[in-house]
Amino acid sequence: MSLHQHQHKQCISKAKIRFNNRLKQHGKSIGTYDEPVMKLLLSNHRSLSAYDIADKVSKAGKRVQPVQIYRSLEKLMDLGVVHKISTKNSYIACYEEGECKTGQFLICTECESVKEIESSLLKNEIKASAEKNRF
Amino acid sequence: MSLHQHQHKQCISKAKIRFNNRLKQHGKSIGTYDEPVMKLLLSNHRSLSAYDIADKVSKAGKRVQPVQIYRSLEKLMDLGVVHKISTKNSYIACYEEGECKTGQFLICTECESVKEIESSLLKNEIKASAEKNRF
DNA sequence: GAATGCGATGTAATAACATTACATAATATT
DNA sequence: AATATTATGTAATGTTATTACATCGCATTC
Repeated sequence: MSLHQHQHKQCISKAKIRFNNRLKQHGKSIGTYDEPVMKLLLSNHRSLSAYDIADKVSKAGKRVQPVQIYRSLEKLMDLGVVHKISTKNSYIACYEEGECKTGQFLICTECESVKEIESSLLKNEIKASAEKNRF
Repeated sequence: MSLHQHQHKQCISKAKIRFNNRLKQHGKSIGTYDEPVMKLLLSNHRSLSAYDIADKVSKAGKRVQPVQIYRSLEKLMDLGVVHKISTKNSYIACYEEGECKTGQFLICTECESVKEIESSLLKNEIKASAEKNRF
């Protein structure tokens, strides 16, 4: 059992609603793998590599090629419902309501559980620093 | 000319001193590629991939294999004089005096110039968030 | 309704990044 | 000198991501 366990069903249902809303907002059609990928990522709070996803989304006998997963991930990231965790070359569902521009994560070193953190304080500090350094 | 130009020679000489100090502190011997790699990374404020480094460190006719570079980079990162920028799969010299635990960077979208930022505010906020979420 | 264009998907190949495995060489320790 | 330890050389492979191009489905236009 995860240390960080919680009412995950609520999490999922909210995120699904957001997913559908975003699709509408962006006027994008849903692709063959978008739902399976999204659903898989929503199944817990851990991040998965594109190849992991490819394996799990594949049905017996027919492997979904990684490029399909990357295409889907790219769309989902554009929609803001998935993030990439660069340090792990892996992808994770976003459960936040807002725009999630900063993208900071806490990653448990024991159970690999990931929690996204959204802090205006962080955001402001980064912005301030950027200005100070004229970036 | 970089927008973020500055007195780079001072930068380099300080960083080199730090590099040598750290070697002593950690009781590590200097390897064949450590100096060339460090020097290359210190030559500007941009990040380089391990393969870029391999190319540039290689002499005509004999290519240094990537694994050698990775070995050197690992040591340099242990010493705290180089950081990895995961979002770019690349590596950059550290010019900070302290321990650089957080590792935040500003990366210019135009000139690729990188500035490391060290903010106790950021650090504290992340720590607070970790505690709040019981990580 | 055939021709055209366009976006989504299928398939294969390859590029880019990183690690493992093991041999050999150099250095230190006894 | 023999042995252990650490660094380096070399090859192969593993992992992550992208490119290229063919094909399919569907909407638009003529």
